[in-house]
Amino acid sequence: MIPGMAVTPTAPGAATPDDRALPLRERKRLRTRRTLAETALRMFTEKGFDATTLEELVEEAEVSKSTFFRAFPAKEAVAIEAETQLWAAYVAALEERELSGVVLVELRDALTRAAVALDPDWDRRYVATRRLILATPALLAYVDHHRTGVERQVVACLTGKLGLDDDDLRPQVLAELATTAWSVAARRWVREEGRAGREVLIRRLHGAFEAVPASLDLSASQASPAPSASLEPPASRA
Amino acid sequence: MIPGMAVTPTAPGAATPDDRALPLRERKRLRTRRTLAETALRMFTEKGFDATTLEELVEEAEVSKSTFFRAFPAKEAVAIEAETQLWAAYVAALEERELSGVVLVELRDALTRAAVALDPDWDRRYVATRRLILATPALLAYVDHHRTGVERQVVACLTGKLGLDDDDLRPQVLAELATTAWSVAARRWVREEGRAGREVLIRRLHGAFEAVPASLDLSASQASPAPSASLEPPASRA
DNA sequence: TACTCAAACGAGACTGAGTGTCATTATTTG
DNA sequence: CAAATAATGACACTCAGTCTCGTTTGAGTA
Repeated sequence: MIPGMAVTPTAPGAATPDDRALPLRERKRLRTRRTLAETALRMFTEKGFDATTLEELVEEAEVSKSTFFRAFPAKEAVAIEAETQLWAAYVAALEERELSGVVLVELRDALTRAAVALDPDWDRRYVATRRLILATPALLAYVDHHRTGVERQVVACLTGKLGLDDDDLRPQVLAELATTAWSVAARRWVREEGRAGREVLIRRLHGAFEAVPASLDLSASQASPAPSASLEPPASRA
Repeated sequence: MIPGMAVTPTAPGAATPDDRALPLRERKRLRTRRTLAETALRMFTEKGFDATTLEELVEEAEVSKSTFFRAFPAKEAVAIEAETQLWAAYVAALEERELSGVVLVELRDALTRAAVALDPDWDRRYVATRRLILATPALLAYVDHHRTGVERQVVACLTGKLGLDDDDLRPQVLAELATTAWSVAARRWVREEGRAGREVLIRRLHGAFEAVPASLDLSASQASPAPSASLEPPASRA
């Protein structure tokens, strides 16, 4: 590939850099995986997730059903590759670093690092994926489960690194706050078609994280007026 | 049908009061539902969820597959009836009351009211259900999704009642904190076979809610020493 | 280059969940 | 008691996901 012509020449998924370093087998594996994910995203978007059978998909991608299930555990999984990549990077970013200071900030930064490290094409795929998910109950269920799985990993990581008790609810709460902050930030970003660049997404993410502490103090009387994280709680924390 | 020989005395699952007020059709519907849930919980516990086919289940419960799917949307659903009942009661308890004061407290109280209102047999079924869930990946995924659905309803309810913006992350955060508090409280309770009564469960629940605000301040240095969090106040508790 | 071993692949049979149709039966209502 | 209505059971069908097995293909070695 000539470094100058960065854009994909419209071939179904085969137009990726394919890290030359890896053994040939691995490269093929990855290419098959990418082709499947790309084909799936296109077909599901065009025809709908339910209306597209697995058989149609594997025929279009020119692999067998067996191969599909060696690459993905379920039909749903191939549709949410972009999600999967993000959260895998998040968990990896968290695990590879030592913890110091406020944990919620650590989570925010791990998520930030994960987001900036994703390949340039990720933006487009993520937006399309989110759209698809919102229109497809089966995918909604699948991402719910996937998200919970990520949170479990984060909890395990935190519990381990901090030497906490298994019944401690704090890592659980923090893990959920982090994913929720992402959800809220990403929702608006996706709504704007991701026209705004990834920096905007990350800025929104940080904004969401800052708004989290104020959530606890939401009460019925002063409800709508205070959407920003301005006021500090009366007697909340030690 | 001889009117004299009333309802099956010791038939599997028919031994419930059957609110006399309801129209006959509704009573039958409910009885079928209960029978299915009870039979399912027993068979799944004995043979395993995956190893029990739907056909075996409906044969044992003496209904057709059609009837099953009119009562439950999926095989998974019949296994988690106890969960479903709890969360339905929770949402109902929240919706039927006006909000005043700190929302997190409102959620805690709605959950408390829901828990105390459940039928006496619920304890046993819930414990068995949780055990089954933990041993069954498919059910784990299903409850994850179910829980998220409940949170969505809570968010919608709060957003509506408080007149909040759709992008406000606060109701989302609060909804998740509530379900998390329950999860943590219930986990230990279930581990002890629910030998302790429901009051204990509720006391644990309140303890978990109280520990939530401190979660935000968890940091790497003062990590393990200060678990004012999950461990409930030793012996003395109001 | 040839040869071997292991891993990935394709083909196809098979299981079981979930859906749709329709005739039959049970409950409600007038 | 009769007509309208709703639930039921039987059955055929689709399709995701699993399993088996024979074939291909890349990796390591002589």
